[in-house]
Amino acid sequence: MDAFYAAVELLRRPDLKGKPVVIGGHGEPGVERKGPYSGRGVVTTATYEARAFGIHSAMPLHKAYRLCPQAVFMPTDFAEYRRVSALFKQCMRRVSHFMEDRGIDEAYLDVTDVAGESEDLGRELKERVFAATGLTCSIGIAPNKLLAKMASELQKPDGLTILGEADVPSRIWPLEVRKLPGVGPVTGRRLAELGVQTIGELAARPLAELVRLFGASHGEGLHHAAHGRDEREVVSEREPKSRSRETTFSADTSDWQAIARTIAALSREVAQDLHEERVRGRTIGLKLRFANFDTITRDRTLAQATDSSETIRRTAFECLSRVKLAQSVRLVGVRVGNLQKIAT
DNA sequence: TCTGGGGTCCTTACTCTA
DNA sequence: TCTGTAGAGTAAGGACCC
Repeated sequence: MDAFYAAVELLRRPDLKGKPVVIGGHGEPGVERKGPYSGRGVVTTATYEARAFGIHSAMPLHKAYRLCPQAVFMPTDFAEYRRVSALFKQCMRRVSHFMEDRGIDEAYLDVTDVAGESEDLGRELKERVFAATGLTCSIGIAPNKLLAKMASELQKPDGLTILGEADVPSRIWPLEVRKLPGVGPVTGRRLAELGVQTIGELAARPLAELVRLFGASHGEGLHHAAHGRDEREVVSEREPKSRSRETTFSADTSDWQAIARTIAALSREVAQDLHEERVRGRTIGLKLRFANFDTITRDRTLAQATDSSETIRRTAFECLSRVKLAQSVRLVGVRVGNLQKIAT
């Protein structure tokens, strides 16, 4: 979906169309924020008009405000995004049941066995999504998931791009290596140090060299990806592995009571999520981020899976007791992993 | 000067057991 | 009894993605 959160907000505020709009942080759903942004949130989505000012996702909101004070700032409203997300995924499942959910605003569809020209399927799907949601999307059609995703990025917004293996040298190789899924800031920096700027330059490196530098798994992955090769299946059913809740304090705190209260509240929220999904977990984890952004985790695996907020809280406190609180705390999180379905 | 929240997967280290 | 080794499970951290 194109600039998904911002696009959803514009549906209920059509008067904002054409203006720079920045989504992020907490607040009353659907209500813009007046004045400078004082919270600790980051930008989740910005409209193309806001991006023209240099605003991009993951940027602190107050920095976005400095760059463009006249922008409209709206809080995130995940309940609403999830509702619209379900609508476009419904459209996709009508084309094929082999749909792999990849988060709130994208998904893969295996149309190998669907009759008809894929370009027609793509066009039809875009029309159906627009009819159901009023929103545009960008579709990539290719022989594997990696190329389909990259194809969908080639033309945005409202694009439809078909990419074959033969197009890789002309259309993929000139791109910056950071455009390759799986190459993040760290790998991107390391590749730059090796003089690799484009995907084509990465593809030209021998497999053995990449394996030596990045290890067998990552090295092979980079090599295959740079050549547009990807054997991963479209996975339509996936069991959750973990559930977590975390929160950043509005100001760093050393107040043990405040930290304890927050851990208790997060434990209740996670337990609630587990109940709703009818799962229990055996591994309880605590996450702490300190004022200097150092982040640590402590885990504890129980003999039996649990969904009890009391057990989760008690185990999280046990994890907390193993940490020396030498500086003030910025964030706490509670996680339950090792999930298993409750037998019915 | 700052850096959210919810996930997955991978690597490495360590411990226990056979 | 000592030493080596392999595998499973656990723990911690890190990279990456939406």
